[in-house]
Amino acid sequence: MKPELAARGDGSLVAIPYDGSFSLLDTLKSGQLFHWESFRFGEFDGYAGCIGGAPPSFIAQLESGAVLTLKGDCERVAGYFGLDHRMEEIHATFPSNDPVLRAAIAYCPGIRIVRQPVWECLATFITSSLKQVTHIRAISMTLRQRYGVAHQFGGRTFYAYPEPAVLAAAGEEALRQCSLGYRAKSLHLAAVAIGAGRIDLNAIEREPSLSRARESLMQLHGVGEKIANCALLFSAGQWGAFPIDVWIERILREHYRKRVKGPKLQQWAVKHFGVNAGYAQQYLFHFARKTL
DNA sequence: AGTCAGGCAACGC
DNA sequence: GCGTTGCCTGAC
Repeated sequence: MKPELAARGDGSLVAIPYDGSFSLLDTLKSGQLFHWESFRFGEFDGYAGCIGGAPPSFIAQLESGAVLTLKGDCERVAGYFGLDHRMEEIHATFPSNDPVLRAAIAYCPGIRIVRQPVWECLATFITSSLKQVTHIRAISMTLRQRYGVAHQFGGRTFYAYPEPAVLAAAGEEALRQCSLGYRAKSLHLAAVAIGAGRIDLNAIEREPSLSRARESLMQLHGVGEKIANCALLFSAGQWGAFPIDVWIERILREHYRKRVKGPKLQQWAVKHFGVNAGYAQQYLFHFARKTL
């Protein structure tokens, strides 16, 4: 038993059961998560990172497909990576006569919609505006290292995403020093509003109505349709949310002959792809990035 | 050197 | 309602 793992059970790994197809690598690369780091645990190569304020979690996937995690983390990790999703039921809600979506699923069948803590998801996507993945990752890591709670794990240090009150106290200028540019203002204002309880993320997470939840988030400066939809899809279980970025717009234009934009395009997508449109979006997004 | 990237808000019509 | 423009920053 490794001493640093003593806080969580006996430090041994267990397999998380799941249905259908799951690819840890595709899910980590899918643009939903930006802070997981390669990590070797005993004989297993996997990834480690913080989920909310909890001590770092470890996850690995064997060639057999089996997913391993620390015994005490099983439930948290399974929920986070969507391993409890019933994929057959989700796929059954997709349009049956859509060859593009079919091809996208065949291309990366193992992608899951993750379920992150709402604040770190929202905050990360606020900082993602007009940025590339590598830079989003760099910003996330800087914010974590400067303002997040540090945890020792396996001889390394991992950082939780900083709480709203901490970023609010840091101030806009300090956030700007994390390469945030004009996004510093948005992140700071969001941290202030949420820290002060003016925006209640717990209530938004529980809100059953997608449009009401989205309206609430869009009150925040710097949060438009796209970022609100990302936050709700990747952290609140709102699988009907359909974020439209340049890649999705591209694939809808080139493969579905849709030339409209904005809310019209979104309405069409939700009608076409159904109640789990956001899940379809994730397959299409990955497909578009690789093939367009 | 200039352009562009996984958006948004503010402004003009 | 629509379309246009500025915005921080780093990568190419």
